[in-house]
Amino acid sequence: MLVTLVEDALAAAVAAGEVALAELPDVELERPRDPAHGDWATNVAMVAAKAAGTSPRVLADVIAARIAGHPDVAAVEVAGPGFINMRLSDAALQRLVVEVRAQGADFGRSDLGHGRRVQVEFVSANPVGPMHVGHGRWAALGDSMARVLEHAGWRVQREFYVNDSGVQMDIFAKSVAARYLQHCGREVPFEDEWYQGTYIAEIAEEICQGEGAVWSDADPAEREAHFREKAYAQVLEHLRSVLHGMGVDFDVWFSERSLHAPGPDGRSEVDVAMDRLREAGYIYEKDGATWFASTALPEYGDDKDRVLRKADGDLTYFAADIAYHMDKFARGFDRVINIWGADHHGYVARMKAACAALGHPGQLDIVIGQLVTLLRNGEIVRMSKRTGEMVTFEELLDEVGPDAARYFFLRRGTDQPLDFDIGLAKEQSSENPVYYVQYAHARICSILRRAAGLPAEADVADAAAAGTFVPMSADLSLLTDQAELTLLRKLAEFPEVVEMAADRLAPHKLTTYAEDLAASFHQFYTLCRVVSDDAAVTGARLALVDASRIVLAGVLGLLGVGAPQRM
RNA sequence: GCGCCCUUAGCUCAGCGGAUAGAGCGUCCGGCUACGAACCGGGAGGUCGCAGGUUCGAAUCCUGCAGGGCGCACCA
Repeated sequence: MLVTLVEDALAAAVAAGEVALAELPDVELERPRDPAHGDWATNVAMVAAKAAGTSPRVLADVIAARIAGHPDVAAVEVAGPGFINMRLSDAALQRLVVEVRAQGADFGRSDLGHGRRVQVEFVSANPVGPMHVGHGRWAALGDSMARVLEHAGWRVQREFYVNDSGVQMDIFAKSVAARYLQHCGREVPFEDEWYQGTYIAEIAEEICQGEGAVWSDADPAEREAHFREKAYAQVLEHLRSVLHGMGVDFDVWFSERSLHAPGPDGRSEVDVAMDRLREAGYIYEKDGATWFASTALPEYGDDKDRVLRKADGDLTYFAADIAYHMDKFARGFDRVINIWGADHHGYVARMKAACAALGHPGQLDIVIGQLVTLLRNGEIVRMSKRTGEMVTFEELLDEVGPDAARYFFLRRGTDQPLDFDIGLAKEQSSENPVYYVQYAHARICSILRRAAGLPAEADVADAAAAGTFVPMSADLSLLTDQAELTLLRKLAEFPEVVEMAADRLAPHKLTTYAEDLAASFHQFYTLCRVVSDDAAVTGARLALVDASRIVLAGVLGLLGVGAPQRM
């Protein structure tokens, strides 16, 4: 609204002949870092001064003169090299309380996505063992990203790609079968390259308990096949339950095998995908292998062509991946987002090139998350699924809890490597920023409970939704204290923060905001007595407190972190 | 050797074209006879890795260099 206000002012000045401009520039507003510079500032005058044949300051004065006097604007001033600084009127800020409380959990929603469909694929850990700590980061990131995109008007699907075919499944099966035989008292060798983790033996033991030793004399191939499926199902269920335990649930668990399975016409999706690429002219044969001409799409930057079918006739993982992405787009998504660890960044170029070759240029976004280094008391914990020396994500969740884990993972940008010190996370759990934010929410609920005379175990959110306390009719013009206005300004930022987080696929913007908002609330609380003898002021402040509760719960919800009403 | 990412306070990190660069932790000094002190206020602490360039203006964009992480298979 302020944007159009500035645009109109400039247009009016041009129409009145005060400014000579053939073309009106785009007006952009920004929030000055220094609050002394107002709530909003625009640099149009500096941008357009040259074209207008005047100085930035003069142009700024002309525009400012036409903005002054608008009811939502309390002050306009020209500053520095030609910034136009605007301060919102108290009335404009106070209105926000009504808006937030009327919209409730919908406050901050936008239509950025226009209802388009987006798929977010993340975690996709191999179903041959427990997740490592990095998977926890992708889980938190992907789920929060999905929540943010939903809030920004996208229709989102969460997907987990299950790599349930290929060599690692064979090794997995052999490993479990061998442990099973050992458990049954047989002397069998255990190869170095098999999975060494103790969980393998645990799975074997569990199968033994369920089915006894009947498989110990079975045909080795049959035994392996049986154990592969049995153990695979168990691991997959385990992954699902650990993820569910941190509030991450997938809509689709997509099996890689389905890509290789022949369809009604006898052809698999991989076959079909390769046909599509061949028809489009991106496939050739060389040295007995089948290649994808990745370098024929130089705009994606892959430096060499890629083998899809090896000389020995086997398909590469990349071939399955292409079929997988073809399948995604066939399911009607306008946009597909993959979250990959930095150790896979070398695949980005070829995957994007392949999607373009399939006829979906620019519809694939790949978010590369830098890796998590796990430390224990300052010492690096090496993680290897093969040797089994690892701290699993599940163990981490048990130690620090889902809220702190999620918050910690989301607190920094995805292109920032993350050091996670288990000892520190445990020790500092009471000073973890997540508690700072949650405490603000609990404190709010406590105030509201007390003001409304609700029992300690009452659900404040439900009571507020039912409208049984904190009437909407408060006289908000009484909110004039600096701390109150600062808190109002912070509440007003929420929709912008959501949009930016969605636009940049950067949920960590929300943690920064959540801490700012909590700080503004705590300051307000310290300086302004909420429940007092003055009924009118009490009413206005309770309304502000309730609006703060809604927004705080909103950010925490987008982060997937709980908003406790008491701690 | 090539490619991607990173380098901001003692530590961990925000800021990603704007005006005096911020937060948390740590450190020093203060604040509960009222709604939750898991809180609040204040101090100390920075040539934004280095060098050029682009422009009204650069921590932010471009180039080069240095340091660190991760990749560079007819592996999965």
